[in-house]
Amino acid sequence: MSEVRTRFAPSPTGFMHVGNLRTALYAWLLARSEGGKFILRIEDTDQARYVANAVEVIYATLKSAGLDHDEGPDKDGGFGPYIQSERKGLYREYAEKLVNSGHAYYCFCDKCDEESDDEIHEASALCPCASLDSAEAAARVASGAAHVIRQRIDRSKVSSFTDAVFGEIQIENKVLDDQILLKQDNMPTYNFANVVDDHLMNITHVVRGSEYLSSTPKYNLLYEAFGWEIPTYVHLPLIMGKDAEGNVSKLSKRHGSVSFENLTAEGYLPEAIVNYIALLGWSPKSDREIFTLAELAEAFKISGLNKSPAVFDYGKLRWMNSEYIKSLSPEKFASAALPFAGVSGTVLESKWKKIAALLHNRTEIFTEIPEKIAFLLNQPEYDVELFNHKKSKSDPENTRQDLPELRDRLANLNDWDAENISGVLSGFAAEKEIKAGRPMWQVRIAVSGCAVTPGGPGEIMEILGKEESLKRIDQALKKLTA
RNA sequence: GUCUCCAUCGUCUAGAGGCCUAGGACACCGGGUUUUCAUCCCGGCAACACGGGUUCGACUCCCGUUGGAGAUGCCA
Repeated sequence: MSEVRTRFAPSPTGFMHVGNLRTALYAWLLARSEGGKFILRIEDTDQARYVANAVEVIYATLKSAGLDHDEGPDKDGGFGPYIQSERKGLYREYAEKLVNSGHAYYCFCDKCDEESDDEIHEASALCPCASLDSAEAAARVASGAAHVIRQRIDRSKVSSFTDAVFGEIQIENKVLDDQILLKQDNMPTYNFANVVDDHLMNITHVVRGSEYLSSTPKYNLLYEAFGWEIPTYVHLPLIMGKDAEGNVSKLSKRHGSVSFENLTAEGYLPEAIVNYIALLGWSPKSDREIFTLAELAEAFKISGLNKSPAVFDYGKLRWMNSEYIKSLSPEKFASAALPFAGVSGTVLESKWKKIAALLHNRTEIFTEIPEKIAFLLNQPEYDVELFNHKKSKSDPENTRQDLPELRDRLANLNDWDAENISGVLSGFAAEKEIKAGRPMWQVRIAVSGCAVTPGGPGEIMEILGKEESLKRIDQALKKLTA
């Protein structure tokens, strides 16, 4: 058995859709789990869609996802070039072979225009050019007539193939169109370039989304026309999105962030994204959910692939992200979260390590950090009603009574740290024979103005500093006596 | 419209005829721990789309219905 070779063949669009990334992941996983090779090929046959730096985005994404390739534009493995626009001449050559063998023909029809779609489709399947005299057609091409090359499909037959995931699939050729192989601009269509390149690059397993399932017979007809061996197909279930109305369709922008870049910019960790999408359509057949890439490669099996579409669940991604965040070391968390915190250039910058420690297991995604710590920079407006807290028996009235003494005791505290501050508060409670929670709540509201804060009053005041803390308590007192 | 595929909790899934009074996870709801919140722990809610077969026995096999998705581009 020859070596397994899989490929990831993205089109340089400037962003990496998570569905695409998952395809890359499975192709990579398959190659790695079999000790094979993973090839990166850039499919830039659509010149109208050219986007600057798009290839860089692909490299960057693959790198941060941890999917290393063995061959690619930047890593020659002897099957290059790995960028389709650089292979342009090849496709025409192969397409003409097909014309000569009768498996394809020149077509001189006008380009379809979008408006009259339906009629044109009919026409393309029964293109009159299919029956043109071949010598005459060749002459027209030689004279420079604009043309495309279409695949000639024997519509009397039935095609069948076996997919590694979906099993046996049968399609009658009569529903297949004479698809275009080579465009008027001399560039191949995706379908054609794919077949040629996959063969030339010795790809053994074609891993792609199941949206290609019904066009696969066209590919196979091409392989057969060339006399090439058909690769193993591994069609993947689609990734769906659910909209506000509950309608499910292919995951797209309307469902939320769908590109790897957007997701990481939103504060999701690459590892969490990869782990999450690995489980969207594939199961390790165990209850385990957290996997490193290496562990995934070890556990991966085609038989674990699912057939039915999977809905992308941002909530679960969030949870997975929080799991990854919690597993970060305190230092790692602090440095990874810093860019999202918005503390640079503020008084909080020097205290970031302490703040980060409080944030660590309260963070699901990094983007929620700024709002969690906003009160540290500016005391928010709050209602005195906030001093009400049933469990600790705190209310505005007893707060107004307790706060002055609490303030004095805090003012007299020399070593201003969380532990000592808490000591003052609980000492006060002990003396007065009240619940410790009461002064804790009273003071926390006074200095934060928030019912929910990362950390308790001790930690908050340590970060705020003595001066600012006392100032906020004074303001609270003013509020309460007003 | 036509073709293809799919069908277990709201979501991701386990289940390859008896192990299923269907397991796990997210979400949700309770309870405990905690100075708030969170973490953590414990518990709960919740599904085999429907109808026929096959079989001693069907979530698992077959057929149909219904529902959903995808394809039908000189996009990939």
